[in-house]
Amino acid sequence: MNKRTHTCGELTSTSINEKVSLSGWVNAVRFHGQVVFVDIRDRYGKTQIVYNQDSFNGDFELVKKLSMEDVLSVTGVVQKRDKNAINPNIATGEVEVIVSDHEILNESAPLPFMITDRNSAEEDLRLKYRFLELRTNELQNNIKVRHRTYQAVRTFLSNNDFLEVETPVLMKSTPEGARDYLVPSRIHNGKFYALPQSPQMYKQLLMVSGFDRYFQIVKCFRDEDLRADRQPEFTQIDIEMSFVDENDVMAKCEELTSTIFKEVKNIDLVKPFPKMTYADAMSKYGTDCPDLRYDLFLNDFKPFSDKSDFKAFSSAESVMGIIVPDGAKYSRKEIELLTEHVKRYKAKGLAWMKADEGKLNGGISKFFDDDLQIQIRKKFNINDGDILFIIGDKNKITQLSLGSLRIAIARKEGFVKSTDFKPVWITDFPMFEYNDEDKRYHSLQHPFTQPKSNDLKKLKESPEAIPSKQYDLIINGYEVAGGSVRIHNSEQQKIIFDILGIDKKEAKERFGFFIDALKYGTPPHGGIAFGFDRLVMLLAGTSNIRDVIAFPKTTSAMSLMDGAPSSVFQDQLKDLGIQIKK
RNA sequence: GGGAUCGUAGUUCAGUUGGUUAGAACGCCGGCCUGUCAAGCCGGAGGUCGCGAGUUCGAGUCUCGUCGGUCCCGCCA
Repeated sequence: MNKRTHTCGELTSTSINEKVSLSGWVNAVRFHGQVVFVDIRDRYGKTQIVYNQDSFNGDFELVKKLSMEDVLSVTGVVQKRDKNAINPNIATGEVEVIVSDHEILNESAPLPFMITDRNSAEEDLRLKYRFLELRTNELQNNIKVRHRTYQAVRTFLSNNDFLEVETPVLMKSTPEGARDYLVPSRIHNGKFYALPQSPQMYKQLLMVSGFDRYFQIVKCFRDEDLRADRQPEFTQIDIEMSFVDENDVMAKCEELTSTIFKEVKNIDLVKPFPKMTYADAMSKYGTDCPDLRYDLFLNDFKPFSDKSDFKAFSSAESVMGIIVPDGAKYSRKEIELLTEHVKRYKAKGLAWMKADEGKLNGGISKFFDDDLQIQIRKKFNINDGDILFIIGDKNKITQLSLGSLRIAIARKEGFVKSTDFKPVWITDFPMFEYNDEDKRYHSLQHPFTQPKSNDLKKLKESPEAIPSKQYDLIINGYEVAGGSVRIHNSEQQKIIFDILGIDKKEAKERFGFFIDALKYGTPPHGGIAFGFDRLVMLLAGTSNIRDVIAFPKTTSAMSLMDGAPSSVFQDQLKDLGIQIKK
């Protein structure tokens, strides 16, 4: 094999007449009898190489057998292309290499799909041959973006005195929160490790140990169902800081996020990032992950529906509406589709009225008299040609369904510019949320989050009313990071477990070592975790998390390439003391 | 756990109210061709219609089940 002198993206007219060697994959072959053009590709680019029967020293008959994705090593002389033969689409398009000698390092079997076109096969096939799909331009670029993001993160944090520390992957199961992936112990039959949902307790313990500023780019595991932006194993940028309050952490993370966007995409994010309370996000956007790229808001419609003759809304806990500019053009069928959309969120229906000639027409407009219509139009600044969508239900359903409708309409109307990035901090989350199913309170983030109030009595009496020191970073509607100031007092920590309905014995068994550690001089501390894959998704301009992970899993958590998960040998199970129930 | 949707040559797809031998393009194989860059022209091979039942004289087409992909709800401290 001739060692390459250049990569396939490197040669320009400055190398003319030089003898060079290139190695790479056959990206395309064009046969013309006595002359054969081959595009040879590696991760740096493509170069046209030319086999001419007169100047090629090898067996020309074998050249005719070249096919897609064969691996070649070629040696030849760089030649300037004729003016009319220049290819402006590739960086090396002004030159070509006239091959004198070559070696076929490896022939490729016929391909299951075309490397030049990622859309030439369905996703299941591409996942089975992921190693081939990773050769496509798009995925090569995404992996490079991911790499640059790692480097930007490590450089920034290291320059800011953060220490990178690894934490265990085999840890104790703490069944608060997501379902754990469990690993059976061979040495202790019947006992299990859990894979970390996040290194939460470890990083807090590192603060107790005095490391002051910690970070880790770390794999986390949650055995829950998947989504387009969710994988069962995913990567976090895990961060923790001592002697800080919420604003310190948020400020540092703004710097980090801005640095990443600048380094990776050369985009300047507007600083400081705006802040919004959880309550405002829910009432204005119907979600705690608002996409700020378009102005389409939820409005309180209850005062108007109460004055109308439309009885379906009179008993609704909340009635809200959104106004879509130029939405009056929507056909019955389009409205029907949007109705289907909101029904997924348990909304009973989607009421509407169209604005025309100073009035409101169609839908439920007949229940609103002229005077009321004028008030509505004035209050919400409705113009002719707009449509008003209204939902009345329990507050949570109204917000959730209209919040989702907002997104659906923005997509439909193309309100979103893909080059726009709008970060926002969401703050003042409630500490707890009551769960009707298991009749107890759940932490909105995790049970180590500090309440904003020190009023323990109030905390016990009305847990829902107390906000926490949690903060989430949302960019374009994606939750990119979430964190909080932690409890650093073991007594307060016990009270929180108590409110969560974890009894003392159970708390001691599950979290005893941790509560104990808080007694030995714990500095006030707080931190955050970035969803690294989602961040890279945004940077790479895709809405599919599989596009930024080298070897992802399907929505049923399988790896189609290697066939995981799979059965294991009886002996392996025996070692672990495990019997499979049929 | 639930809903929607998809599964037909190697690949992407078409396939009418259930009816003769399941088609096209790209790819693959063979041939021609000295300036292409989505090369072109000629010829050829290639099918368990995801799998399994059922209805029917007859199923790619209808029904049920099952496996797999995608998107969503629940879930994701």
